[in-house]
Amino acid sequence: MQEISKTYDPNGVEDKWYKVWEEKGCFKPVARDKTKPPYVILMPPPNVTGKLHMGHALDHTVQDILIRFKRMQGHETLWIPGQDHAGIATQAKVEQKIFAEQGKSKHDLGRDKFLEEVWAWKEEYGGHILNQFKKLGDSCDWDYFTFTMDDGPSAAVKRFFVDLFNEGLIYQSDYIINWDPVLQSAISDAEVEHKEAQGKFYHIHYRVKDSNQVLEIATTRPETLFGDTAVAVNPNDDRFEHLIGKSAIIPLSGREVPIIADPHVDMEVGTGCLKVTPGHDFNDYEIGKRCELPIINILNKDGTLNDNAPQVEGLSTKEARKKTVQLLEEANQLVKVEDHTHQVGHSQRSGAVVEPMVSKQWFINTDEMAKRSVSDVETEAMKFVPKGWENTYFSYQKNPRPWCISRQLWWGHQIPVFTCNSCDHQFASEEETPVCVKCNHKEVTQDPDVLDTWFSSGLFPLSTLGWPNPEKMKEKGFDRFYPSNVLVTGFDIIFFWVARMMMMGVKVTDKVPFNDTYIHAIVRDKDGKKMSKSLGNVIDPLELIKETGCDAMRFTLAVSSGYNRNINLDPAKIEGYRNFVNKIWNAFRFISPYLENATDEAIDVADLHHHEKWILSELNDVVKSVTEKFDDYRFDEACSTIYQFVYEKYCSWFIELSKGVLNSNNESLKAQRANVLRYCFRQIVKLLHPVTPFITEELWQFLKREDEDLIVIQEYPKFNTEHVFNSDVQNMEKFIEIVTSIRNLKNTVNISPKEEIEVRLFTDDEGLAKYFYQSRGFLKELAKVKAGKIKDKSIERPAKSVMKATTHTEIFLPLDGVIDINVFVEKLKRDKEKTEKEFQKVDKKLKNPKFMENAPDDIVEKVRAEASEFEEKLKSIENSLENFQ
RNA sequence: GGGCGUUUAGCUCAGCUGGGAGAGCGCUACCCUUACAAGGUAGAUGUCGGCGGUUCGAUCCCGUCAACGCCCACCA
Repeated sequence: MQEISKTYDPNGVEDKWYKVWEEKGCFKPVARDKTKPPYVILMPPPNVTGKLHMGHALDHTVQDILIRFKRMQGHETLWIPGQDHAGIATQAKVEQKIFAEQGKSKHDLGRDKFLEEVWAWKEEYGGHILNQFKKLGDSCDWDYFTFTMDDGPSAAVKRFFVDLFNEGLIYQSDYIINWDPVLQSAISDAEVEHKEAQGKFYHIHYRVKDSNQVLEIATTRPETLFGDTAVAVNPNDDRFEHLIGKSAIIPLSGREVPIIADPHVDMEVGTGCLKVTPGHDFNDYEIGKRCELPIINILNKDGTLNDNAPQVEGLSTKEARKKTVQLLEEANQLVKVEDHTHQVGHSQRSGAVVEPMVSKQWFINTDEMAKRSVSDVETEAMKFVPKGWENTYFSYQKNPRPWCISRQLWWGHQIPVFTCNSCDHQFASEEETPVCVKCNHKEVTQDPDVLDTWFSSGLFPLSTLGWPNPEKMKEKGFDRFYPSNVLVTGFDIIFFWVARMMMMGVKVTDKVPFNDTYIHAIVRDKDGKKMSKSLGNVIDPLELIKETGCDAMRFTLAVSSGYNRNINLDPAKIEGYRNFVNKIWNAFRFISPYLENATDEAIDVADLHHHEKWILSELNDVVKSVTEKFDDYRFDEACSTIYQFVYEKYCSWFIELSKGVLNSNNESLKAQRANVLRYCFRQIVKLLHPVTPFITEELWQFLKREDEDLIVIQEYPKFNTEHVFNSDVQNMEKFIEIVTSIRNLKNTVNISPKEEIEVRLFTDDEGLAKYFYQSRGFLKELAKVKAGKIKDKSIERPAKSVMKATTHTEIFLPLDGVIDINVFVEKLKRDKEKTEKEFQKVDKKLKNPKFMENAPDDIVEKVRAEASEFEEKLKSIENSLENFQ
């Protein structure tokens, strides 16, 4: 056997195994256990502009754990990777590039040429993030890889659009939308971020026509007065009642507008008078609709003022605001200016201040789909984990608004709506160059706009499996793999993506697209701050992998993932788990020389040593628990269960206890011990594989039998009913307690741990006495004692000795050679005090008749047992103290 | 303004249906003991945010207050 290095070096190992797995087709859907249903996950497709960050690392670790776990359990598993064209983000990036390199705008190039550039860019850079995913160990089936602009998804987009268009659920309408003046496109409500801004409240005088009266109106956007088409007051406001029905004159423009009453107006806010600008304010638009007010658009597409605002035409809104205020002041119609903080909508994509604008756009009426998407969650056809997140989902889906799906961009799925050049008929078609369905005219013009990116990603669960092409669906196994089992993602796209997939998936198939949605935490820095370039606190997963290995990173992320919302990632923590990975490596280094002849995994339960029974029993519990925890998405508990077992049970006790056996001359005992060590280690490595795939595959090569293949496709450990040994576990717990107590005693009185001293055990439990007697050799070895004398409690106790009392047992170290008695006496006194307190606490319960009356029997019994234990312990301590008086 | 979440050891967090407070890291002491110093052994540390209630019994349930965080809605 080759030399094994002292520390585990992940470099080289990781890439090597990933390549082997991929080449051998380990990630392909294969059912090794035909009785089990397939297990499918759809990967949230990263943006084509994306770069791997810790969020991906977490998201993918979770998905890969589930996929590897289910694969090992024998399920036919499929993890589908994909990529999103990310309309706005990508277009912006390429626009910047072309401008930097060629000094040209997209308009200079024209639509076709520009799109060629985008495709070229996608080919060059689009794959970067996917290669980075391989570094994470993602065991997805790359043959299923789908890009949202591929032919498949494009066909899905067209089919869905045309069907809904023909049902009348997709319609074109003038409506007030959020306009991004930088991107010069509509954006959806959800793409608007509200940020607090320092603004001003401008109080302006509006004259009332044919009267000396003026109305004082407060606004934060005085430049919009050019778009005013009414002044509104509350119908119950006595102050202005007499003015309703009259006209007001807009300052600067001189236009006359009606003074109307509308309940939206809050009498308490501002002056109680509202200027109504239906073209550029969401609420005003609603008022405008109710009162049939005209709409005046005062903005150009780039956000500058148009000729409806002649005095400020061509200026940006910011400049126009300044100029308007100046003009009002000159006209003596500006009353006062106040400071005012308010929320201003910004475009999530460009950062520009969003301008509400009325514009002709395409919408989907989602009312019915949203209702169904709510009931599907209420009936748990789709379950959120943790459950609390369904509130976020409901908050959107219970108040659906029309989804604006058109974007004034070039990069994306062009809207499949055509207008006949001859008869003006408008129709939707899946064909690229349809003829007019009404008059058969060959020349038709396609709507130039493209669809919202989420339109195609919302269809991804369908399109990645071939829908709507029947042949492709068969080829990709649509019937077997739809719906998928779980969607793993962050909370930020519950509405953007989860809700859309739910609506679209159910609309097409009448089935939810996935059964669970596991919402994982957000990765932050160790102080809980968001990782950002400007704060300089970003941890780059690729660098982290290079420094500490992928397995350590994955373990850290997994052990931090349960039902929590945040993960505060501390480098010290990662280092700790790196050490754990190394610990496993070294455990193997120790056992490996003994394994050469331990080729057989069969273990005859009847012949087992009690230590072997103990470790097998503990391992069995771990297997059971870990399996359950993975199924519950409790990666934190699953991982720490394995961690505790490997560290505390297997390494600290079982390996330590085995050293003597392995160095002895008893060949049959040695062989059996090697078998058990090997068996357990094989189980450990399998248990860990979903979390730490690389090191486990590397170690597996030394552990596998000749007829066994890679660990990726080995069977996951299962609970073994033959490996339940409760009494051996209880005895071992006692043994550990005694050894620890002896070490503790030595430590307390400053006896070197190495120094072998005499020890006497007293117990009133016959079974324990027997067990200790059998274990005296191990006691000697692990506690470093000379002789272990075991006696009945009733007889002879050493007069002068240090003592520690545990349940049913007293341990004495005779005093000869002991250095510091006072320290020990102090400790005894502290023990006494503590034990007294504990005793009083339970004793009080027992003396409380109400407790005795109301508490369930098993609790009372437990408390009674505790009380007698404390009492016994107390007596021992007091006895011992007396010896020193 | 509406909603949600958090508050437990120095730090980061676990604690399932109420029944004697836990882990990791850090810290202290002693150890280079032949798998591992990325190690070993032992140890210390908590009015479980405040107040009130329900209960025989509350970290857990209810009410209330406080601090922090997030989301949504209002650009008058």
